[in-house]
Amino acid sequence: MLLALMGGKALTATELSLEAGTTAQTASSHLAKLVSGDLLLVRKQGRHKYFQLHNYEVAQMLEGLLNMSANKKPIEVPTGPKDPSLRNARVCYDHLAGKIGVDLYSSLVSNNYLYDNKDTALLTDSGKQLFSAFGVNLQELEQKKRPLCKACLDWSERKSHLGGSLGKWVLDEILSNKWAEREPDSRVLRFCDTGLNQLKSKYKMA
Amino acid sequence: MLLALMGGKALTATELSLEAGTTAQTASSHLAKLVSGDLLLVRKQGRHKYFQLHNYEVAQMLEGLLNMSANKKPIEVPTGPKDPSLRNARVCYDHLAGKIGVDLYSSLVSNNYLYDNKDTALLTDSGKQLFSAFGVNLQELEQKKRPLCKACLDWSERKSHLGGSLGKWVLDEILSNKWAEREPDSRVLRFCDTGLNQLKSKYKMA
DNA sequence: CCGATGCTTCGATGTGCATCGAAGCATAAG
DNA sequence: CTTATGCTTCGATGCACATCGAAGCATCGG
Repeated sequence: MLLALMGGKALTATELSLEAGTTAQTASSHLAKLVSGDLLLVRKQGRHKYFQLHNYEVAQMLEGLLNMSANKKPIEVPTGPKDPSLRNARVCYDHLAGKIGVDLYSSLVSNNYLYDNKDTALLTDSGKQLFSAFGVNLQELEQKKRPLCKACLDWSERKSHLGGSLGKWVLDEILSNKWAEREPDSRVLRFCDTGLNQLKSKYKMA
Repeated sequence: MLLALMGGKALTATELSLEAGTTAQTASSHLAKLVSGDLLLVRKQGRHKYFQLHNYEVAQMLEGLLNMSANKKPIEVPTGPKDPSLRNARVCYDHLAGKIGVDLYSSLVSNNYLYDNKDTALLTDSGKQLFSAFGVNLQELEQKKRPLCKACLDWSERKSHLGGSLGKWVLDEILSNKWAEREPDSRVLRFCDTGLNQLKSKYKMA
């Protein structure tokens, strides 16, 4: 299971139990031990529990163990839907998900606009400046019950994308600018070329 | 036991069993497994068996594991005699042992005069040049049954010092030059200051 | 509200494995 | 030679722990 998590993705308990070739009960007890031993951390999302390696040290330790053992390759676990367009960009409730959403999130983090702490996400000072300059009324959003930023675990990518009221604002902007449009009866978001470029330049995505 | 071996010293099975707090039998079975799993390697020396970590990868792997565990410090196992002069320099059969012997050996290796392969030691080409220039008749020594060079595990330091006929030659030279003299009824070698300096400069010891 | 899904807790079962006593073998020391 | 030391093999014992069925709880979807 740890091997499967070496891919960097967060996986559910059931996925991990299948990977390990055991029942869900067995996997559950092992995962509980791994969590209590601070090797893994959990993100509970609805009825799912997503597990991921606790930090870089754990990965490093496993790396060392893998070096010793015979089969050296980490395992790639296929996740999410097969439909490529659904994997690429889609709506998660009211915010952007899929590969593009994850890319956006990691850009915000690497450009120091967003502080990522696994479960939570916080706007940095320069992040607040950025979105204020975009015309976002941060004070108004912060007064609501709903958190401004949320690290939401992406279904297909298994990494964080941006949720919360700010995530909603981003998606609203994408739709109102016609950078992308929703497919009817589907969660798929279809970006047009110019729209995608606009998004990328606006958020300094690689 | 692995933790105890992280100090870099080679330890005997009994020492390791004491360290682990088990009987000799238990330790023996564990050590056999560790050896067959290529985590450790053994050097049999008389009735003793000296164990040490197999290579750098193992140490790295353990390092990673230690990072995770609570007590982070490798253990120092006291070895050999308490008498400081005995630890510093002594005779091992007919060659130099103790701290100075180990230092000499590692100098030869780091200056590329000697090729160290854990159990065995071989003179490199430049090593052959060096000792030939010192007046050693290598061809004569190589014809004897006894190996020219031997990596002999040091009792107190638990690292290699130089044995074999070349090791004997080195000690003979030390004694004939009066760089050191043997204490009566003891294996202690007592170097004089100038003698030690001569030795160090001759073999480019740090 | 109901069924389905995801996960956990409880309890029982079996086995793998560490542990050690006793005996055996090799080497060293006297 | 004999005795002591270091290590291993064999065999018996017992515990720890993985495993899974069954039941329970929470969440989702209709």
